Amino acid sequence: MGASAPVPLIGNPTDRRLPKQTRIASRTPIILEGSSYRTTLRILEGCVALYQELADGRRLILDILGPGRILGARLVDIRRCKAMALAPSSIETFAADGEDGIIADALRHMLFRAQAHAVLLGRKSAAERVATALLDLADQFARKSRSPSGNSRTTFTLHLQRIDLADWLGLTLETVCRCLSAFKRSRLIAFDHPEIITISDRAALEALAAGSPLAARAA
Amino acid sequence: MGASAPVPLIGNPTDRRLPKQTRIASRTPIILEGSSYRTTLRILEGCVALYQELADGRRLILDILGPGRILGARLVDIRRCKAMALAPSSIETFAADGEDGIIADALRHMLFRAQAHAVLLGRKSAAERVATALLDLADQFARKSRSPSGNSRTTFTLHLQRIDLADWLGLTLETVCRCLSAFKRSRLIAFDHPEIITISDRAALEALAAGSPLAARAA
DNA sequence: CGCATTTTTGATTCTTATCAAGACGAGTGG
DNA sequence: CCACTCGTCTTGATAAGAATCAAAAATGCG
Repeated sequence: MGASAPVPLIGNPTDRRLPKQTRIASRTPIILEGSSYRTTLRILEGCVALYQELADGRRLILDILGPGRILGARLVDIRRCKAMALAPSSIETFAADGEDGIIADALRHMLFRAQAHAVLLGRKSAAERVATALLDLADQFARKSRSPSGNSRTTFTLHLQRIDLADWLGLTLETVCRCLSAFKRSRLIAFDHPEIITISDRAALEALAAGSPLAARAA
Repeated sequence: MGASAPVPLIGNPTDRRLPKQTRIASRTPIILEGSSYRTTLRILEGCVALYQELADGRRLILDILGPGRILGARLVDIRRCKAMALAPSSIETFAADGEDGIIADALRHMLFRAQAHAVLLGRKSAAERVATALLDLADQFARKSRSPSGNSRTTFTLHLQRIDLADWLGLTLETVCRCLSAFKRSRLIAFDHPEIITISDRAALEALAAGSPLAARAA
């Protein structure tokens, strides 16, 4: 998973009118800053993190975007925000001219997610944050395969590394690790490989995410 | 500062086409939930908090809105958000029909603020959060009166109580108190009355808000 | 003037961060 | 093919920052 070469330029001055597809490697930064006002980008496959950094390097991931989500100068503060692919991704660039409705909807969606995330950051415990994150990622990235027994287990690829989860959730990677391990011990989730997560007890995870007390039973 | 009587209804079914002004007392909730999609509300005077609550009562104030800011179903998630006046306020209700541009700009402004606030909540220390908040509130609410000495001191009414600041910044009211007291001891700010704040050393406060180390010198 | 609310300060606890070390897995070169 | 290395993940020990608990001081209101 080595960070790959340079940076694919999005929305260069010579805007093309037709949609243009690009593939980007994992861990590649996506340049938003130079892009024109109209240039917009749609994620077709993969996973992209939108983030901001403080002067001293502290980082907060504002949102994790999966397929279907869009990004661009009309949607984020490109002076302050950066973006990076967290998985091999495929994106489409287009000039959002007449699409005010689409932009407005995406803007609203982004805002609602940002507000929910603010509640998470400001008022939820570490365990609640991690539980919430897992459910959100399952929604965005799970291929919903139910096991033969009819028992609904959701499995998904966690494109985020522990440090990414930490930077998204306002925690440290160690705390994220401990929460995931605790969930695993409590059989809320399961994983052998650290990036393939199965949600085994969605109801309990949802209760936890919503702020229920949580009976911590050690293994 | 007693919480006042009932709740002024905004955007009742019988929408009027003409802008309508309302005065609301301090600490009065503003009902967003029932309002129609088009009904929008502009703050003319005063101060309004937009917030969300968790099931167990934990509260996070998402934004503090001063004069000029707008609010409504097209701008916030009215299923989850509540609003409350924090000062005697005057608001104008109108049907935002043709005003897509205004709505989009307000939406973008709201999103940019939400994202900056997420960074604050996720990655800043208590002191940094309080410093950032004071600067933001000064921008929104200060009547910029420079003292005769040419020394630029900004004074403003802190419409928020300590608990409101805490709920905005993801802290407790005691921590907010301690930060304010520390700033006062360090002569970054001054106040005799807890709601009238003077910024005495804006540069230092800005440095702190941006994340500089801060030499804590006790009194 | 007295009561209720809000603010301030102090003592203590708790959660999470920090520091440190080892485990695991993937890729590389001998 | 195996030893080695690098990056990530996990776990443990300790420290720090903020929360909680508690009580007193201001402040505002009736």
